[in-house]
Amino acid sequence: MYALRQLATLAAVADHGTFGRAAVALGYTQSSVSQQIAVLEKEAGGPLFDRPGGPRPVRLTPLGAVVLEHGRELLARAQAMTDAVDRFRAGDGRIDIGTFQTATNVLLPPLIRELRDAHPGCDIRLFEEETDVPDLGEIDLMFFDGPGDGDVERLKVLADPHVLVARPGDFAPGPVELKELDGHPLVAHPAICDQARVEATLDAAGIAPRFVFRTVGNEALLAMVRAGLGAAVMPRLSVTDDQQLSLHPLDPQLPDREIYLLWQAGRTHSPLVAHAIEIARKLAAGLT
Amino acid sequence: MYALRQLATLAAVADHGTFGRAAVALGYTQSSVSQQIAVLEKEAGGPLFDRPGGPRPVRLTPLGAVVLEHGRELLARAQAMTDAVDRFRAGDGRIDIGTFQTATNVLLPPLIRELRDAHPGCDIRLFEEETDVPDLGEIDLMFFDGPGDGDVERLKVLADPHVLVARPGDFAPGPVELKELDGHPLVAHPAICDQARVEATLDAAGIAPRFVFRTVGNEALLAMVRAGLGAAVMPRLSVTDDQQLSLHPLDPQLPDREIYLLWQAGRTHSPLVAHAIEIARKLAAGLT
DNA sequence: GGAAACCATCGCTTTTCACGATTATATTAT
DNA sequence: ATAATATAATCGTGAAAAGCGATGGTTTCC
Repeated sequence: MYALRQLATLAAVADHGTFGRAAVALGYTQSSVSQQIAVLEKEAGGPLFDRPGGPRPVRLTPLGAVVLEHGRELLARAQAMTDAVDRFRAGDGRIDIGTFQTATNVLLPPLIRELRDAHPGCDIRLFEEETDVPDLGEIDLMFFDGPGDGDVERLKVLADPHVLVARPGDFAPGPVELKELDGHPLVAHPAICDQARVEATLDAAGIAPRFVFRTVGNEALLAMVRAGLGAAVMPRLSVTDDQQLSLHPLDPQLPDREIYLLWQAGRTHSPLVAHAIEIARKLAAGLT
Repeated sequence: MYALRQLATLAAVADHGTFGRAAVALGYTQSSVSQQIAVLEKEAGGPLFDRPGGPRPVRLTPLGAVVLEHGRELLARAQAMTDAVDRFRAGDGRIDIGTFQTATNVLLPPLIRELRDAHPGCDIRLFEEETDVPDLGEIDLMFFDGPGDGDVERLKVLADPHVLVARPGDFAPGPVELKELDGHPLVAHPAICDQARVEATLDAAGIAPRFVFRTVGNEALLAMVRAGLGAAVMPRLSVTDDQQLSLHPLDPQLPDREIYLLWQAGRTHSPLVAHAIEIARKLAAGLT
């Protein structure tokens, strides 16, 4: 197996013309250069330089030219490698973030903004999936509306209170008691993630609303409310305010929808990911 | 400077999942693999693998992925290099040959034929130059109509006798005495190379033909002879025979035009060049 | 013929490499 | 809980390689 150090010496000899000058350029002694070339020649199976003797410069043999050509290529790749490592350590590189609607709209913009400012060369990829089980397999960070489970570290980023969304006039202004929802027509998300927890809480309180429509889109739900299909219990940040809608706190309050940032425990992060977590931590502090 | 051996170990660990299995695959011990990875990690400035501990496989860190990606590239290039060296030693590669008209027509075809048969992958480049001074700077072998000079090794390939070319009837059939050419109109090559030697010989014998036309092309000269412009003294192999031409030996004979194969002395040859010289040697033996 | 500019080689020291044995750690089975 | 198991890290030792300085041998130039 060729050694890069020896190939660098070969290139230096080819550049400088003599073993001695190459040695000076590289900080070796002439004898070391002589031995390094000897090793290469043994490995290549023939002389790489013709040594005319006397004060004349050595000259590449055809075999030497072959080895040198490939050697330079190798050295360039090696340099590219150290450059890539340096860039990586400086924070460039890639970060993959899993996210979902509310996180995308509320949390990601300031996070990505700050991350890009600090690392202009970085490559941020977003993966938006509606899922009940967080999958951190190939993803660095993931926003999730729950603490997740398994071998995961977490950061609670946001606690989003649930509100009742209705048409103005359907309820008296101000808080609405939970039990008023018993039998009331509601539109809602499919019963996964946060919605599943909401319904479990209502169920535990013996309250059974009448779910008249389910869909995944926030805007679609709000449109249904405006159309009078029913009210909706939604996290505050999922609601884009509107004069055709009135928002009511619930009494008693439902548990907040908690948004966490999750990452696989025990995994070494790139500087980019580490920085993203720091930013998220700062962001979370500002939001609570 | 990264070492290829360690990068190969890195790749093996990534492939096999654990240090121990990589060690088995490469014929190292586990501790050696551990140390090699440690060296790489020191060089890269951070861990390349997460070690979950226990019987679980190690896992590349993002930094490790960067190093591995470039490392594999390097290893592939190194393999390409050893392959190239092997091909070279097997006789592939390039050979540059300097030549000229007669050599191209007479000597090169069998030479190249045999060379290509032996080394189908080789790259033969011809450089056709009319020159008085052989320049072997960047050329492996050179045909030249003289022994050359300087730091050169040579092989006499061919001795080509000079003949007088005239229109039938201009001279009596059979040998022509040199002195008959004194004052006779001749067409000839420019007075370089072999032609210079021919004229020097005539001059030494006190014979001064009348040169009525000079040009470099053999066919052009013969056409002039046919047209009755004059006779020509040419090497036999430069003449393509013809019923409109009659060839006469000269009396006394002029020194043969000698064609040599030249190469720079003390230069290590590629197997291809060495083989070409061998073939030429055999060829020369068959031609004399 | 001597000086100068080369490369090769030798003996020695330092560094690196590899190994085996041991230790530490985390999972899995009991 | 405890033992068994599978893993990586570490330590000490011996071997190999690398590097250095000195020396010797060539060739060219003056």
